[in-house]
Amino acid sequence: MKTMEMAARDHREVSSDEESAAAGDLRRGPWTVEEDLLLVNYIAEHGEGRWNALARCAGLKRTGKSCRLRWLNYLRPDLRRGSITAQEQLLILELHSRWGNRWSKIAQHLPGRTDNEIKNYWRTRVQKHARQLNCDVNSQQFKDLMRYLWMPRLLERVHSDAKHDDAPLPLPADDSGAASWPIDNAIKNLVQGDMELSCTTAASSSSVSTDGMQLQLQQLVVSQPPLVTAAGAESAFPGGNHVASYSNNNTGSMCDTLRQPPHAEYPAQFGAETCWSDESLVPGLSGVYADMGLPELGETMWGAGADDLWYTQIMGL
DNA sequence: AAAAAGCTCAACCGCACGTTA
DNA sequence: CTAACGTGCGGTTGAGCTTTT
Repeated sequence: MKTMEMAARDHREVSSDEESAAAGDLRRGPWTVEEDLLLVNYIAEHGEGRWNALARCAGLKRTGKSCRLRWLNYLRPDLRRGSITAQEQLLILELHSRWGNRWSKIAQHLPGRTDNEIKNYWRTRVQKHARQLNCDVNSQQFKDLMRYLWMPRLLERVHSDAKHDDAPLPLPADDSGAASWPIDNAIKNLVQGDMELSCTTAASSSSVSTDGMQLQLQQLVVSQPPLVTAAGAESAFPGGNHVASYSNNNTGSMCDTLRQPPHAEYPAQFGAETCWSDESLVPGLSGVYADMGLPELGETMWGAGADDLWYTQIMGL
């Protein structure tokens, strides 16, 4: 095994990316199957890291940077494929509200997802919606929109998926043979405030039932103090009173932080009546949206379809 | 059917930071 | 201390695909 010093010496023997690029002896653009094989085989034999030396030794006419990116974002065997699930969307929204554009940090809590993937998701889906709503994606208005309506709505989607035995993530067995869910544990860590614990570590902790997951997701949303007062949320988004009606069907506990009494006038489109009494509590958000005359959940939270119609209706666009 | 517009995502770029000689 | 270099991160681009007109 080479020492750090030897590794550093190796590094110095390799010309910089810029020099090589200037010399015109490096490939750029999409990777070929042959290049992928070279990279995968080399890493399987020698491990990853020291990317410039790796590129040279593997016979790849690529920069070390390019090799690293290709491996981390595409070739790594533990990558998850497919669209971002409701749970993952929920986590992304929550973590982004805490950390902003810290994509790599956010990605650490979504096993199998890359920072690039999450960044692309945010830019193409979330920012698109912000643009359509004519507000800045970093504005308080948009953050309130996410926290008070879109996140509870995603929660409902997660609930719906679980009901249909449609858990989109695999349930790898832990040492005890019980199924555990990395995302589930990541959420648990978040709820417990252990933000730095990696998902890899979390995945080996005790398993959590689907009901438990539901509770944790709900706690994830309600455990955070509101970013603004109820009045602020309502001014940002007049439907907040309806979201506040959400109850935890499994445990009977209420989402207290979302049940702030209204102290702002609601636009006429939502009527003068508000629903703050316990009698108005409904089992899930579908009922709430039904009360509002809104469409059922769309195929995806951010995809085209019912949800677009949903927020367009709400925003009076 | 064809052109235009919109969308997705792999890949690149530039910068900051850490390490080493 | 400083220059050189590798690594990692966030921002950006553009080719290819899909949808709309």
